[in-house]
Amino acid sequence: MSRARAVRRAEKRAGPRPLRGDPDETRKRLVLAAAREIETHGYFGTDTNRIARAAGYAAGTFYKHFPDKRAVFLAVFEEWITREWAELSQIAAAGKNRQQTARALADAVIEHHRAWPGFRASLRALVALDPEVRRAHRNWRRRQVTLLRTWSKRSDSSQPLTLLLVERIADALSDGEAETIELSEHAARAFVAERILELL
Amino acid sequence: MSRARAVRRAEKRAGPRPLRGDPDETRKRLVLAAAREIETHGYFGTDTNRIARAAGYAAGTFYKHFPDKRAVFLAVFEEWITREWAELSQIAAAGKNRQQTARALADAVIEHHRAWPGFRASLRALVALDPEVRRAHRNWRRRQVTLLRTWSKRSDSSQPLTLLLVERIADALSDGEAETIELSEHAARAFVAERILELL
Amino acid sequence: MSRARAVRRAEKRAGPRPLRGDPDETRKRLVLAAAREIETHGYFGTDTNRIARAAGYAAGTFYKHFPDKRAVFLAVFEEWITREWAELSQIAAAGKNRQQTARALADAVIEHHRAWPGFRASLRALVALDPEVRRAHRNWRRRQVTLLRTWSKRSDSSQPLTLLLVERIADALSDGEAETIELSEHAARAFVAERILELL
Amino acid sequence: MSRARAVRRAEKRAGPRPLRGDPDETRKRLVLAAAREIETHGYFGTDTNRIARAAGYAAGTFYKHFPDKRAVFLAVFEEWITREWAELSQIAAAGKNRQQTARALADAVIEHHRAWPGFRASLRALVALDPEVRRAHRNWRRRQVTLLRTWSKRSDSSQPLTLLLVERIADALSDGEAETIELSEHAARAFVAERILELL
DNA sequence: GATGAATGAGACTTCATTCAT
DNA sequence: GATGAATGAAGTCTCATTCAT
Repeated sequence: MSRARAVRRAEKRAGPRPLRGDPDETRKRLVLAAAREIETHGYFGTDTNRIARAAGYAAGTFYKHFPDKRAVFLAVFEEWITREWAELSQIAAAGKNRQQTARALADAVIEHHRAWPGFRASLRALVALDPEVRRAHRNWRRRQVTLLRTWSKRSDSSQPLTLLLVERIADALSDGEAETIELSEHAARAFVAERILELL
Repeated sequence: MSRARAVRRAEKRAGPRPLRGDPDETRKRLVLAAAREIETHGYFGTDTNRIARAAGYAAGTFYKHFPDKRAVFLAVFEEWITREWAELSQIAAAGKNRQQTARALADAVIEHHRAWPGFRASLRALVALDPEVRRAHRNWRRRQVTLLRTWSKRSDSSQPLTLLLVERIADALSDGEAETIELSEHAARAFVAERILELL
Repeated sequence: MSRARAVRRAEKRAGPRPLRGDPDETRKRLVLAAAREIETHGYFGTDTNRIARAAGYAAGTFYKHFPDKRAVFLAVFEEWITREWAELSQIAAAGKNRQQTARALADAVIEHHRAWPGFRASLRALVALDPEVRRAHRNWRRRQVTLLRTWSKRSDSSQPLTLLLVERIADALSDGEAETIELSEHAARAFVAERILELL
Repeated sequence: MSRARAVRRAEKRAGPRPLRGDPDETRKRLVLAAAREIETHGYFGTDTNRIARAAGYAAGTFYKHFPDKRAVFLAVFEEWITREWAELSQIAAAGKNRQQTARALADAVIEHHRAWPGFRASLRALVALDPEVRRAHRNWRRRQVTLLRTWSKRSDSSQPLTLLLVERIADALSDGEAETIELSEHAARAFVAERILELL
């Protein structure tokens, strides 16, 4: 059994030497490759072998860094949303007037979604389908609520509502749904900015 | 093992035989079974064999009535959304005052989503993942926009925006996301009713 | 995702028509093919695809009849041991004198093991490695003890001891270990027959 | 994740460093770790990386000392069986009366098996599955036969038979099979002692 | 002498779909 | 119209082993 396999393996011994290096670097490359693959082909449209290959590694390497396919997705999500909120926090802290800040935040959110429509679609799908992804997503929701509280003292329902609404509109703009229902870019942006303004 | 199988067969024979001969009846049973299966196990959690079996038919029968798995899903969607909008139209036409009508519409939408959280999750996933489902969904969006125009003359961005927002909140209420972000049932319903009121 | 796959599938539509028929027949063929594959290549030396192919079916057919690879193995075991004990019971009931019966039983056991050395080796391995297989094996042990009790009234430790010893010697004869330790065929058979004689 | 990894690393650094420089010492540690791992998780339940880690070394170190996984197993086997027979020889040479000696030998064999049921199970599996292990096992069988000849002049089939039978019963006691077939500890020990007595 | 990141073949399994009866 | 046994492509994941440092 292990016989035949060992023999076949030995025969193939030859080929280009492996990429070696810092595991953190490898992990980053895998996450990046996964983000690109998911963005282009969707979560269910790629497989872990392809992600590894796209990052320049062999299939098995993937599993040295992630327990399963879902785990890279979560890493991509983590990375994506962390970057988004870092940017938003920075804008919020920049000290422009409320009007300008709201507009800048709206633009940032929309751009961030627009750049990754494929990833966003997969995220929506997985939040609906996968309990683990849903859990991670909900955890971020809680963090977002907490963060929003640092922006203003308002503790009515505005903050959580805005969270959902702004994201919904940003997704609609980025995947063409807005266009379908004749919701203009302008009106959508105005709505988003207005909702955000209320929070500041 | 073949014994166990024989037993299972016998049990099935004991159950109510599906009507033979009326294709519409068969189709209806399949759609109903699919709706239940999808609601309980999700679109990717069932398979066409199981749907057929749940409806009381053999695997092959499914494909006499639907070209593929996606097709039943679309039929379930069609059924679900048709029922929803029939109900909404009825409420809108009932001639109560605007306030009451808005409240009734909000309640209806929310109940309709709440009764099918599993189906809604699958729908969101498939709209994100499957071009065909997305197309069907977009077609309904257009019809919804048209319908809304019959409710009021307003032709600003309110109508399409409301379409997205109301649905988003109804989904958040039905799948527990609202709770996660501490968005109260009351505030959510108020928001939905208010948005709808603007349309009337 | 299902897109690309569906397309690729459609392109291949062509080829020899499938074997159809009685599922019990199919199951039997699969068990037979599995027995042969395991005998020749060992349990870990084959895979379910190969077993299916060897039986004349496609890979997926295997899983219509067995939940996993272990399950065919258990079916083969069941079949093998049932046949063995049916034969032994028949000999025991044949009514020859004790001497002759013991000899015939010894011969039957030894032949039965000798015909399937590869299967026996896999069985020993799996009983050691796999809790499920061990469980099934132990259940048979209990049945064997019960059966032996119907042969004679003796209820000392002879019966269980003999069960183990006879099998051990039969295995040693069939896989060459007896030869290694210079245990002659003759002596081995004599020992087995003698132990069995005590039970009658 | 890279954080967790860093923590794990730090923990390891805190542990006792393996000696560097003495290859024999390293080898011994690896064999010992392998014995423990195999006993606990089975041969197929561990991997060489884990064995190395358990011994306090990196994955690659393993292959500086053993050509492959099977090789450590063989080393563990060698170690185990050498110790067993050293002990038996010592008892045999101790010069007690035959009765007492037989009893002591039986106890020693049974204890030796009982202490390593997991290893014994793996050994049985590998003797069945792996030609190389089978070869090594057979070599020991020959040595055992030779050794037994030094204990008594008898050169009939008793010696090789006893070798197989005693071991079989010891294994049945150690892995619970004896209990399953209602073979009492007492009867089993008596049988073993009696067979051994004949050899002295 | 030791490290440890990387390899890569392939086993196991699923399920949407077909078609002979 | 219904049956249901059969299909088969393809994705997920494992682990013994290597080799540049």
